[in-house]
Amino acid sequence: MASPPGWRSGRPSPHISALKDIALFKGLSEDALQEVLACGQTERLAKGALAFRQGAPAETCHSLVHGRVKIAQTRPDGGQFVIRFIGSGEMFGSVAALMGQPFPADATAVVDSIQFVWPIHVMRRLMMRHPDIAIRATTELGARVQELQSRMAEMGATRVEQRIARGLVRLVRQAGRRTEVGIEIDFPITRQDLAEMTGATLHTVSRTLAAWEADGLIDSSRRRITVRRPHGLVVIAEDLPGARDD
Amino acid sequence: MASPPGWRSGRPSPHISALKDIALFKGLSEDALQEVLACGQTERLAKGALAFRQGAPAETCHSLVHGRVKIAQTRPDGGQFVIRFIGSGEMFGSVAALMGQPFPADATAVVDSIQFVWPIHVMRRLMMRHPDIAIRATTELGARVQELQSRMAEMGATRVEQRIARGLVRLVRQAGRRTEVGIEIDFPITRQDLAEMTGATLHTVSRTLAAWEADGLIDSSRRRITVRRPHGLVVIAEDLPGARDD
DNA sequence: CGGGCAATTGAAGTAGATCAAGCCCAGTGG
DNA sequence: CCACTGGGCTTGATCTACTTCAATTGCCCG
Repeated sequence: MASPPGWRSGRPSPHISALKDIALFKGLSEDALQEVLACGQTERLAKGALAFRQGAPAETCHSLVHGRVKIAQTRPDGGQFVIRFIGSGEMFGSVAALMGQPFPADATAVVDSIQFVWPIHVMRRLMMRHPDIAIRATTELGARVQELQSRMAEMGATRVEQRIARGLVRLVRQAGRRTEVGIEIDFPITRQDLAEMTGATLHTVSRTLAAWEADGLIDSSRRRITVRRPHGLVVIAEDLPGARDD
Repeated sequence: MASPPGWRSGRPSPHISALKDIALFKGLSEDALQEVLACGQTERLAKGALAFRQGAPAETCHSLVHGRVKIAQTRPDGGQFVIRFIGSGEMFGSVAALMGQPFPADATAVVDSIQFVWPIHVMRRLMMRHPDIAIRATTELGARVQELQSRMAEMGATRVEQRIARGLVRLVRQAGRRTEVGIEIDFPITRQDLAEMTGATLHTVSRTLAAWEADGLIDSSRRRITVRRPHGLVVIAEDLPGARDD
């Protein structure tokens, strides 16, 4: 079961600094970091490439060094559901790996990306030796649980326009980039994606965005969304009483 | 910050065996169990009583010794959302406590219950000393994350009848009790509860259950549901092609 | 420059919410 | 013991937000 370096194709790791951005490894000793680094690989992910596929056995932990990755589940009825988008420094695929279960979703690069990949057993060994990593992991996972719970509560009850607004607000927080006119989602996203995040149809999303654009709330073009008045979006998302101008 | 035994009103703990049913403590030494036991309290929860209230600071971990507890969130718009039902041996409130955040939901006993409560710092100390507890915790949380993710994927896309079916199936697995005619949910549950689990209205749930009852799929009366043909329910839940008779 | 993916937009259909009564049954207390 | 009360449940009628179906347009990349 020993996995020597080179267990997977790809160039050796560039530098330890990439690992330091991962929350889970904050405050870890140089030695331990070196251990992860030595067992893992940096890999290029061309736009559209899959880091892993739904249903495949999960034997690896992944962390995004650069780029953007979409985690999406295919439902039995064939529909897709976008679980989340991964930004740099975030880990993905680790829950399944830790649980010894197959990946529950596809991970697709939406832009050219770079990921760092290492075998799960290194993670396990590390946790056994350094309790604070395991504890940090519980914190990370706890945050995920809470986020999912509140997201689920939303899903159940709110009307579609609100769900889309919330989805967009979440994207702005996670991947917003300041521009002259407002805040732009810093990666290409289709209306289809937005629909699959919120459980709406492509058509409804298109109409909704069009309406918001007419109101001057957002700018959008093919695969590009810029929020001009974030607060106005929040007003819709939270169903606040306020009038629809900032 | 030290919390001596007796930090909370209630009788002292009855026996160590109650703790052994908790997954998190499986395989823990007698000493460690004794430590938790010494710092905690067993408490009665009369039907309708709250174990904790949404928004209150979470300084305690809870585990249900006996009974049934409903975890429900009140949304800003006033609506309620039922996150889950707790059965005996399950922990609740621990994620918030571990994260140092307020409880995200109310915990209400739906029948007369007994809970075991202990301060969060004991949990923290235990994790620091026994990495395998922390690791077990990551496994528990990982399972929660996966369950929530798939539940969320459902919420987004399926039609209401399917969501209700899935909710019921989940309840059957978790709280089903064999009877002559089928499997009964072993605690009183209202249509309102079911509606708040699935994001439907009371009315739709009522109509749906009535239809299922007419089909001989279930029996129901006030606060009581018995599933006669679980498989038929699964067929609806998964939208399988099969005809609607077992 | 043309093929295909992304987006728009109209029209029609429908699942489920909402509104509105009324009923049934389990306690409660006189 | 019986009337009363109120929570849980049912059931009909209407309304509408969203989906579905069906074209059509426009943009970008090869």
